[in-house]
Amino acid sequence: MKHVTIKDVAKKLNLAISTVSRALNDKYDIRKETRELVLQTAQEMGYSPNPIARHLLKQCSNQIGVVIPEFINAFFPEVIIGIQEVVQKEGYQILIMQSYENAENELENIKTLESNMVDGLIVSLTKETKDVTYLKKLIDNGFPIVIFNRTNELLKTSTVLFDDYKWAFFATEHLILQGCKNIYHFMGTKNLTLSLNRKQGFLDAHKKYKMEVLPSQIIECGFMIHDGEREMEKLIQSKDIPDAIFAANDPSAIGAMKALKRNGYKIPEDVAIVGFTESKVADLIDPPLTSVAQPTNEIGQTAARLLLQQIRLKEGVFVPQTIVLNGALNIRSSSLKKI
Amino acid sequence: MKHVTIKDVAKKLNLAISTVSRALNDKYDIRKETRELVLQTAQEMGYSPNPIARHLLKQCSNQIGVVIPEFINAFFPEVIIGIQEVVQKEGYQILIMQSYENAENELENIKTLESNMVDGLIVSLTKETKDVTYLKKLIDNGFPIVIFNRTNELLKTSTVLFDDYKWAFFATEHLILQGCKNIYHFMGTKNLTLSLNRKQGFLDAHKKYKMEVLPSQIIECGFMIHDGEREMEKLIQSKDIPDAIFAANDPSAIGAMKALKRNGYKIPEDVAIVGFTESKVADLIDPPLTSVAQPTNEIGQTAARLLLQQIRLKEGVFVPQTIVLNGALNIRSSSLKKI
DNA sequence: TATTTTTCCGAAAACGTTTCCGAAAACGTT
DNA sequence: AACGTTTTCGGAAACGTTTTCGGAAAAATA
Repeated sequence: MKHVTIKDVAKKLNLAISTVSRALNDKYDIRKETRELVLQTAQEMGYSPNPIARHLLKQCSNQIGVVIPEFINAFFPEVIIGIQEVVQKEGYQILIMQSYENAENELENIKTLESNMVDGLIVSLTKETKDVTYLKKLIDNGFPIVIFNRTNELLKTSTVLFDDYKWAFFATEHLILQGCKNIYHFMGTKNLTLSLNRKQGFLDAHKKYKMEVLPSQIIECGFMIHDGEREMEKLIQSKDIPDAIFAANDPSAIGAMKALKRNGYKIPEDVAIVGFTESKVADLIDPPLTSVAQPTNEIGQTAARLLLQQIRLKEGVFVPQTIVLNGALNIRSSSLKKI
Repeated sequence: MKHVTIKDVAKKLNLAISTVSRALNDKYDIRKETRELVLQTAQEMGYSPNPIARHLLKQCSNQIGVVIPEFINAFFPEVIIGIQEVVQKEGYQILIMQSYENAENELENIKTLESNMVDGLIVSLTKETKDVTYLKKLIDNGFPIVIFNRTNELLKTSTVLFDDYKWAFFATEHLILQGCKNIYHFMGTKNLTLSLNRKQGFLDAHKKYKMEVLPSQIIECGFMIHDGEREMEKLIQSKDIPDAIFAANDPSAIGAMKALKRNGYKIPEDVAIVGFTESKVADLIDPPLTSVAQPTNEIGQTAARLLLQQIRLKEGVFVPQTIVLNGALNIRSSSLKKI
């Protein structure tokens, strides 16, 4: 199990360590024959370089850290696939840490990864994160960080976003055009920009059609199935039934559907439903869920590319970029009032 | 951004590096007052130890590698959550690599992680993996490795398994007791032990009820939605419609359901369906899918515990353990012929 | 032949730790 | 006072690389 080191190879060939290193790294200053010799014996002895030693010397780790709030909904795993596709090709590895939607864990994770000398971070904030001073400090110090989807206005760094406003607008408009008069919005937690944007889209769509929105139509909800289920159950108990729901994401929409079906309401006849952040499930459930599709894979790839770009330019001037990706509204039967 | 090192602290206090190190590590050989002093100034200067340097010296990285075939179905992410819950508490981090169900990638990933000095590996094999000599060599050399679910008989190391045979038997028996006479099995790829075990359960359940199984009743299928969809579509085209299907996992069952519904067949009236490896979706789709639930989180936790145990005992005698976890058959309407 | 240039290689430093070894000082015992 | 023991600290090696520097030998030039 003992690892063969460059030293072992050198000793075997009666060469200096530096010579072996040069041979392996294909540097100048080396005679062709010795290089061949070294390469061959290294191969035979099963030598493989020790990345840790190299990291120590180069002061970087060829690893990038990914900090995400959770791993349960399909969204983040899909983004990670995208990240990995880009990053792995370039010889980087990713360290993934979950924050479990908890701001303390998040801070802890970021610090751990930083002290582990990751070359950069890709982060999506917890729904509870309010204090971003540490992240801000890192960014101000020039540490490469890319944030996707869940961000905070204070963080001036490269960001990959989705046009939440636009697609929330379209989704709401779709419900209005279906003839819905009393649409409720299950919104995400308030301190995420995306929640505010989606709400604004909801509001502005109503404004376009001169429809008033009462405060009671907007319900702060979480992002999990049980959150949507809980809020819908509350509405049902208080006999306060809308004719449509625009949920901030698919799991909460699905939760609402579960509660409605359990209580004998028909979808979409009694209540039409539209979700957000298309998940694989949307197409499979009963009835199939109309939802805004986010390009999860592309989000990951873009974030990864931005990060690598930033890591590589090193001492140059860094200009934070914000890339807004496009989506689609997949209309299915959960929102089609008239067939 | 420059990291504060132990050297900086030493210089500031006019102490030797070794003294500072001792203070920080709370070793003997140090006077109380100097220790306090060092600790305080280190804190003030924002010192944090450099893990990379420590890894180089200690010849281990406090990281464990996780190699999984894919990330798309919910199963593996859920297992990873379990792994992380255990591992993170003990100060370890995980490096996750996907093999994309490709044996070459898998080997590459394992080598990368190994040369990266991970302290151990948690692996679930690709469905294509046939040659396990490299893994075997690692295991024989005493490198800590735990395998879960997808294994290979040649690998003598700690393993976390699910009793595939037993639950496939129960699942099939359930269909037989529903009165199904012509049950097809969408089995997983042949070189995975779990596929063979599930098939055997299927066969033995038939044997118990003195029912014959024709070779045509067993169809080799993949693990993804589109695999099940494709195979079912083939059956429909050739008018070869069973009265029930026992699929090797949920996604392939769901694929079969999609194809059946598209072609106007009723579930469970025309074809009853049972899946395997309960996913969140099972409860949400139409009709809700009867499925064998695997304790994904527990699988991950157990694997992690076994690995940490093996890592820690170091030079002691290592006895590979195989832990078989229990599951449950969640019966839902997709398999209930008579209501 | 003498001088310069080029080619090739070894020595050593560096990255940031930990730890072994030994030295100095403090202390206690005869 | 002489000696042994303990406490406290500094020096240096080690982990495995890469890279700079310098020097010897070979080759090219004068």
